[in-house]
Amino acid sequence: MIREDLISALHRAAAACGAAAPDDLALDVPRQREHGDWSSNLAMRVAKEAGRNPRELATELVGALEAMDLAHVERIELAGPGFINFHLAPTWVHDVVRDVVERGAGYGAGADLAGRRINLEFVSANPTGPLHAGGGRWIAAGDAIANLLAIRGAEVSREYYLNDTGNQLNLLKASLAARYRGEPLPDDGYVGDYVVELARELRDAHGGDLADDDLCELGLQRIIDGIRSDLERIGVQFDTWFSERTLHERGDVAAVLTLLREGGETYEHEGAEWLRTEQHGDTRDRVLVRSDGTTTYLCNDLAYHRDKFARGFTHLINIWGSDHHGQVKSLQAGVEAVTGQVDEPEIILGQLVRLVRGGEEVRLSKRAGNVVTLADILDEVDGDVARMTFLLQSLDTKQTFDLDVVTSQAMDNPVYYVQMAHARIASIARKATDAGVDRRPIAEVDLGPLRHAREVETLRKLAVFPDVVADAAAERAPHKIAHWALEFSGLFHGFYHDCRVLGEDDDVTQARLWFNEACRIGLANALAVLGVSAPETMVRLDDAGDDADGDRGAASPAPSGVRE
RNA sequence: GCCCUCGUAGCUCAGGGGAUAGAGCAUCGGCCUCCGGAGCCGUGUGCGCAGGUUCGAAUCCUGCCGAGGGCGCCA
Repeated sequence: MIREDLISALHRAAAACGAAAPDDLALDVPRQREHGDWSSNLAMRVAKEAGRNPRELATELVGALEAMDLAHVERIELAGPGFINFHLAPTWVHDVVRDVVERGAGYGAGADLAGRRINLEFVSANPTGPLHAGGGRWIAAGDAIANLLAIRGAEVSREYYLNDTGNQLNLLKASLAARYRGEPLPDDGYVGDYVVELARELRDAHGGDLADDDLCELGLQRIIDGIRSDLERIGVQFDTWFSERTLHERGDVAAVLTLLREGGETYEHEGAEWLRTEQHGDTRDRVLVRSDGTTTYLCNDLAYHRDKFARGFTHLINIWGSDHHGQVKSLQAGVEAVTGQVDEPEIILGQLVRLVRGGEEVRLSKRAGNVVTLADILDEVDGDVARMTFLLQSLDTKQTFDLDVVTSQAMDNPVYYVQMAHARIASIARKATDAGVDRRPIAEVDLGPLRHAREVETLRKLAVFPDVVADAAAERAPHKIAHWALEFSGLFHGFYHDCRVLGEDDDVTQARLWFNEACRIGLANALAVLGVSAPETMVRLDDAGDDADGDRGAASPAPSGVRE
């Protein structure tokens, strides 16, 4: 591919000029088209340490590059303070088509994470109630990040940690028992309607004589089933559901305590047992065993993370809401004390979702009826819409999830813009087949006719997809894929508007059929990373009302507006 | 008080050392004998403020202002 060729050429040119090019040599697509197809700041990067004037060095580099007679390169210019700009013949994008088609579903894949066994823990909401709407962000992001890591070669395991013991669960038990027996809720009890409903369901199914423990177990199971159901609806499959109880039952918690005590990492103070986390970078020491003898969340979590390493993972990643950022140092310090592993687990912090309905923020009030669950959202929009909405924004930005916009105006949702592009691509291929126009083997097809500005621009964007994937994976930033998909779809819609595939001269049709196929691959791969379906057809807006259950096939996302 | 994250167009957000800062929505105005108009094209006095580092800062550093979050033997 052209990018690798140019980078390689730059390295050779640098060597020829007596300068060493850095490993992370920048080769970018300039914002201004006049600045060429690709641009490098190599001269400016190395001028200082080489003791050279940037423009002078760049002149020399350009000379060396010109002497290489590089494929597709029409002109190399020195510009501005020392940029080296490559102007390519439009033919370079033809190689992009061939490359994409050849790689197929593997286009965008890489091996930079090969050999890594990564455990990605996300969601992990306490099983004391249904998943909150805001939790959808962690679900969508976690699944997409897992896909990103996998596509770059890592072996990724998605894990859900069930905190099925401890204070929160006791509180659930007390709350459930109170509702079940019609007694007043305990202080700080769970006031949500779901507890009332749960109590009623359990009474209906098992009568009114359940003991508190049984009540709690049955309720817990129902809540977990509900969480699983929500995750299924949004299309996320976890590899492992890890129960905190097993840590206690197997003696893992006791074992980690013994380990730490033997290592001299703990001490007694005011009746509690503390871990010297400050020695490992925390702001202060933390309690492992309370004065009542119970272990803290941190203590249990250390046993948990020790277990993850014991299962053979080489790297651990947790996705947390930013409201937990205060625990990052403590956990990492503790894990270092337990395992010796530094900077583990990696914590991806995401800003919380701000829910807005009717122009007003839906506060996470403890008052019943004010909690918006993920299931509520999925009742109104399909999983693709929810996912795309969550994924469009950087995890660093607190997200405003406007329920009115996402639900009642679902037609404007960017996900349909992207899916429509994919459906159009599929439609063109279908029409070609119906018309008896067969796509000849790409090796026999001259892609020369692909020189329309729409085609070239679309292929330029397609060409950077692997770079975007690599960057998104390294940054744990799935929104970059969402934005690429959006931009790419826009370019394809532009092509579709201005260019026709069928009904043109045969050589044009053949070239464009392959262009179309390359676009399909790129878009499908991007959607696969996002976990959003790539439909062959869309349900027509004007058909949706009276024929929502038509024969369009399961792949067709039903516009949410169909439902009242 | 200390710590973390974030302040970019009317709104929601990209861009996070490179050359003239972008998109969607909204506004206003164009485009349908056409592979599906859920489309295309045009329309923009914006990087919170002040210093600093650099050949170059929206981007990195410091301070201030503003928003959110965190500072438990809760999770």
